[in-house]
Amino acid sequence: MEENKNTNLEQAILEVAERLFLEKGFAMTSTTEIAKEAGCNQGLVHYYYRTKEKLFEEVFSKKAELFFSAFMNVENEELPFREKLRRVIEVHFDMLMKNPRLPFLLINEFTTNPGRVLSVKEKIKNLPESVLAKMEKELKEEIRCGRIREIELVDLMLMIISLNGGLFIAKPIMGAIMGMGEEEWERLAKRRRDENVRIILQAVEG
Amino acid sequence: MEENKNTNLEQAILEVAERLFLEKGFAMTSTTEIAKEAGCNQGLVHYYYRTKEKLFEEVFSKKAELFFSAFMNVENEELPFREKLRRVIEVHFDMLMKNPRLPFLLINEFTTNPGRVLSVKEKIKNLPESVLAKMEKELKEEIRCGRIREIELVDLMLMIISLNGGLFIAKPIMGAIMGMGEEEWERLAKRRRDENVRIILQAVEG
DNA sequence: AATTTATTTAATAGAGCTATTAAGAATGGA
DNA sequence: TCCATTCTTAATAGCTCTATTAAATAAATT
Repeated sequence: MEENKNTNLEQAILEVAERLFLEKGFAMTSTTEIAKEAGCNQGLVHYYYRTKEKLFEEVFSKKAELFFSAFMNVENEELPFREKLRRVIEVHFDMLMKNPRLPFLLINEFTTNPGRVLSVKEKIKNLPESVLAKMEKELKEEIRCGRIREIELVDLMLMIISLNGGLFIAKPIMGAIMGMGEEEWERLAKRRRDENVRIILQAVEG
Repeated sequence: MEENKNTNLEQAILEVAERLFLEKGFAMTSTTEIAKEAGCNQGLVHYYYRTKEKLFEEVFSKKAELFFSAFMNVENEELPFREKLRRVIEVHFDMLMKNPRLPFLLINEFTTNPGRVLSVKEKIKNLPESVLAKMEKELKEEIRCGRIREIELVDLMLMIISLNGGLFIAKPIMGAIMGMGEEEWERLAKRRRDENVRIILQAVEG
C-alpha cells in the first residue's frame, strides 16, 4: 500500500518486485501482481524492464552483491585475524537481520535455476574472487604460524553462512511447526549472533 | 526414464512427482510434466490424486516425517548424552546424504506457503513433540549436573540443522559461483560430517 | 458371456500469465 | 503553440496450466 516517493513508477515497480521476489521467489510472482501492487498497468512492467527475467536479475544481482559484500567490507579493516573473523560474522549476521529473506532468495533461485544466475555470476564474480583470494592468504598464514588449526577456507565460509543463514531460513519452519512467534524469534536471534561468533572462533582454535 | 516395476501408474506418478517436487519445488512442477515423465495422460494424475496440492502433500508429509524421524530413532538407544548427541548429528547427516534435496523442499514450501503445510503439521506434530519433550528433559538433566553448559534445546537443534543442512543447501550455490564439482563436494561432505559433530560437541561443552 | 467396475485417454473449459502492439495522455523544448 | 519524445493504458495474441467430463478400453465379477 506504501506509495512511491516521487511517483516514479519505474522505481516503484522495482521496489515492489524486490519485495515480492523476496517473499515468494521468481516462479510464484507474476508481472500482473507486481503491476497491481505498484499501482500501474501490467504492460508498464514490460515497458521498463522488457521481461520478467530481466527484472528479476536486476533485483537478484543487487541482492547477491549485498550478500557477498558483507565479507568484503571487513577485509579492508586492519585487525588481527580472530577479530577480523569476528567482524565478518557479525557484519554478515547484521546484514541478514536487515534482509532476512535474502538467504531464501539465493537458495531458491540457485537451486531451481542455476542457469538464470549465470549472468549474475559474471557481475559479481570478481568481487568474491578477489576477497576470497585475500582471505585465503590470511588464513594460510595464520595456520602456518600455528595460531589456528588446519582448516580450508571453504569450510570456514560454509560454517559462517550455515550458522548465520540457518537462523533466518528456519524462521518460517519454527513458526509453522513449533508455533514460534516473532518476539520469541527475536530473542533467539539476539542469542545466536553472539553464539555463532563463539562457536566459530572455538571451532578454528587449535 | 526408469520405468515403474509393476506398471502401476498410481505409484509411478507418485515417484515422478516426488522427484520433480524435490528438484524444482511445487510451483515450478506441472501435472502435465509429471504425467509426461510417468508416461501417462495428464488427466490420470488428477484421477488418482485429485489435485496437484493433494499430490504434493502426499510427497511432502512423507519427506517431512523422514526429516524428523532422524532425531527420533536415536532417542531409543541407551547411550550417554554426548554419544547420543553424536549419533543424532550423524544419523541426521546420513539421512540428508540419501535425500540431499530434502532441505530445499522444506525451506521452499514452508517459506512460500506456510498455510499449505498446516495439514502436514497435523500429521507429524505428535512426532516431534514427544521427541522434543524427551530431548528437552535429558538436556536439562545434563545441564543440572553440570556436564554441559547452559543451552536451550532450540539452539542446539538449530545448530545441528543449520550445519548439516547448510552443506546441502549451499551445494548448488558453490557449484554455480565457485564452480565446485561433484567430486570436490563429496570430499567436502566427508569432512563436514565429522566436523559438524566436533563443532557441536565442542559448543555444548562447559 | 454379460455386466459392472476400474483405468486410461482425448478433448476442452476456464483461468492466468508473458509479451507485444497500437493508441491515448503527459511532458518538455523549440 | 506545436512538435517530438516519453510515459501509460487498453486490448489482445499466444501460451501453459489445472481440473473436469465424456468416451474408450481393460479388468474383475457374477
